[in-house]
Amino acid sequence: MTSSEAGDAAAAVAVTAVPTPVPAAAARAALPHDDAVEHVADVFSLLGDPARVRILSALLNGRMRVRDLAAAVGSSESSVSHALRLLRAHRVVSVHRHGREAHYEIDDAHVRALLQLALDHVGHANPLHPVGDEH
Amino acid sequence: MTSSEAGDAAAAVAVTAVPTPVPAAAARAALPHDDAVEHVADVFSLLGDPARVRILSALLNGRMRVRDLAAAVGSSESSVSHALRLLRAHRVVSVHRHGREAHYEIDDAHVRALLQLALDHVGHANPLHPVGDEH
DNA sequence: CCAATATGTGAATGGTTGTTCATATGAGCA
DNA sequence: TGCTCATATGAACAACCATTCACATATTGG
Repeated sequence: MTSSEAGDAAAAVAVTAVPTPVPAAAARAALPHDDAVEHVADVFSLLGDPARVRILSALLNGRMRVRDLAAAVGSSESSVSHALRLLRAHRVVSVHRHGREAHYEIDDAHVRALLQLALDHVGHANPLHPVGDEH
Repeated sequence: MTSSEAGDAAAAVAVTAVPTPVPAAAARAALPHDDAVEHVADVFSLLGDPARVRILSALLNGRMRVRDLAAAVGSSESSVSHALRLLRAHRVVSVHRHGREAHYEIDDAHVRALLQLALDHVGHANPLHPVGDEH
């Protein structure tokens, strides 16, 4: 029953269901607070780099050492270490030390959810327990 | 070296339930393809700017004119226009022309979902019909 | 047609960012 | 104790990016 487009032409300021542009004041009032905006953009920014997407995608399957992480994603160990430092500073990953090794894992459920949703959207072939391996 | 235990470790790649670091080869095989990674990072990158987050947050409530959008988010019209151009190039928003006005709206369900999920995570006060505290 | 309005765009710019190279720390091993 | 592996870090450099300013395009009203 959504075909009724007439009638509410006068009182259509409140709820938007018709092609009526939202006025500036209403949109401004509905905007998230600056803190929220800043934080959201910050998180998205962290996910906005292919190298970090690869690192976090690898970490979706479990904790990994820096060395293996670098080998898996095809970046230098230094580059990966820098990336992990950034992610750690933002509490996206956490590290557990075992001797001279450092095991990293994703420590932010929100980031994990966002990444998984995005990967789902593009139809990835990611998880470890999926269809039988090739060859 | 390192073949002392890494060799048979690959044979035990069945199910991960113990704090065993994921080996590099397994993680590499489970990585999304380069195209997917690039695209995902691209989308996140678009959402990684506070100005664009504000613009898209405003557009969550419905289509808007450039002018009102600028007023709502507190940026210059030129800046908003540049941002919309970028978002349009990536098919995130679409535009409908009405005379000299341009009505923009979100045209990417995936981006909308990602943004809404992120805003939910930070506890925004965004939607037009939100908290029932008022009435 | 002219003026005003609404939006689009190009160049310049100041700031940010990711990578590399070199080196440092620090734990295990012979 | 020295030596090597695993990771961390700092400086530097190039690439990218968002904003501003000035101007262009296009449409409506008088």
